Amino acid sequence: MTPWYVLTVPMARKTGSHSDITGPKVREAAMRLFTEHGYAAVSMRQIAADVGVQAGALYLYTPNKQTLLFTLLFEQMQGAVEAMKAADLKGPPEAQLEQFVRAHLRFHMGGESGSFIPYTELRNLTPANYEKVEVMRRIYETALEDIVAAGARSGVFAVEDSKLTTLVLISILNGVLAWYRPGGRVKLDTVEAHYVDIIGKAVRPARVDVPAE
Amino acid sequence: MTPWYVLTVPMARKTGSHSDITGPKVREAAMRLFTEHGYAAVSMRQIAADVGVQAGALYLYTPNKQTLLFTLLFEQMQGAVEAMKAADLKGPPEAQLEQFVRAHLRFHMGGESGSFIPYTELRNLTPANYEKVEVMRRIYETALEDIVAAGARSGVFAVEDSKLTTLVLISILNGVLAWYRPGGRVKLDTVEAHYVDIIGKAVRPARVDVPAE
DNA sequence: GCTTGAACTGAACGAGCGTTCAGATCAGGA
DNA sequence: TCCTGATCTGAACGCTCGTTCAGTTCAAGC
Repeated sequence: MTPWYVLTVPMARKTGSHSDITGPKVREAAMRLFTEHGYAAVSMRQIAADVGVQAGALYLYTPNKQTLLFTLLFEQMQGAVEAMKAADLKGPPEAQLEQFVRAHLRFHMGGESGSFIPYTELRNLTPANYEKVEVMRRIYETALEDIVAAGARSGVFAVEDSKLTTLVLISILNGVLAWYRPGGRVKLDTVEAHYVDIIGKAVRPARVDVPAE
Repeated sequence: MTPWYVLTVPMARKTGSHSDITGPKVREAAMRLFTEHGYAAVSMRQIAADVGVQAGALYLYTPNKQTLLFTLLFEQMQGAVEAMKAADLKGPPEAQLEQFVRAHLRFHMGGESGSFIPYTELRNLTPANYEKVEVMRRIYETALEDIVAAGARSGVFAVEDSKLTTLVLISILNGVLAWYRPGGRVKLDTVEAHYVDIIGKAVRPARVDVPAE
């Protein structure tokens, strides 16, 4: 029997807690915190606190912190590729580019979660993990490059270097998370329209000014 | 004995004096490492090792790690504002925009150091330090916004929301460091030409297709 | 040659890190 | 009702972190 003067503060498991609930919670918390503060600046204890659990419990859902980041990044990249394939790009390059832009923005900005981990965090992956994510990224960016190259060939795009232009387009598309906040002043539809407009114009030949008479 | 009225400016050690060597070295190492790996992922010991001293010696040149980041970011932002003012923007909005784009890219990508700390690292500043850097950033971005707004007013730019467009332009400009590497395949001049072209087209009205006869 | 002081070392500090694990808890099957 | 196993706690582990500081080094100035 524990004497009255010993403070026994028991408690281990919360009633009603299940892995089906905590698992996703861990992933969401990690995603949000990594996005906001960066991988290196976020501790496992912070993630745990956000979930409402002790740090040790996280290891029921991930073997370690690195794998947590890897899984999130890989699945995100995989999701982007799938979203792009599901968009079923067709028609002339101009139309395909518009579809790609819309699919990209909707996938990356559309979820209720509203956040996705910037590609800057790729630098925090081990080389082996980086390589796996890179494979997915290559597939994704090659799809865009093919559209750009096709447009350049047919002449509807004024593009000298398809590879360079693709890099710039990707950086423009991803740059959206430098300023866009879901629920903010600007609606997603507006963003989409803006980027379709800007990227379309950027890639097409310049306007020919009609000389004044 | 030196008379009281003579200002004795203590001379820096000449041979063997390292403070005027180590000082800049610390800043360069910190800048490079923060840029490459991010503030949180870089330890003072790593910076020291890069410089070639022990960690304790760094504190002769900075009161702490936070101040090191703050100083670098603040001076960088200050430099951008000065570079923009030195560019002496004039002429019609189109010309001013081109000058701004060129000045921005040359300042941020041009140095031999070749690196600059991405604005993402602003999140690692204390609120007080963040506010100081933010003041500079506001000056810089307002200058761009004024150009965009002037162009929109005069009708040379097809821009609905000057504030939104400015944000997008800034993100496009900064996006360059997602892929550009000094000394890489693409030369700075090419990048400059590309961005002047893309941003110019993005902001001007769309091309009016001449119907085929 | 001696003194001075700037530049730096090397060892230490408490705090926090990622990770492990024995033990506590409790829903649900037997 | 009891047992089992999934779920989680709480306390540790060795390590690295930012930072401090007494002591060492040595060129410069007298």
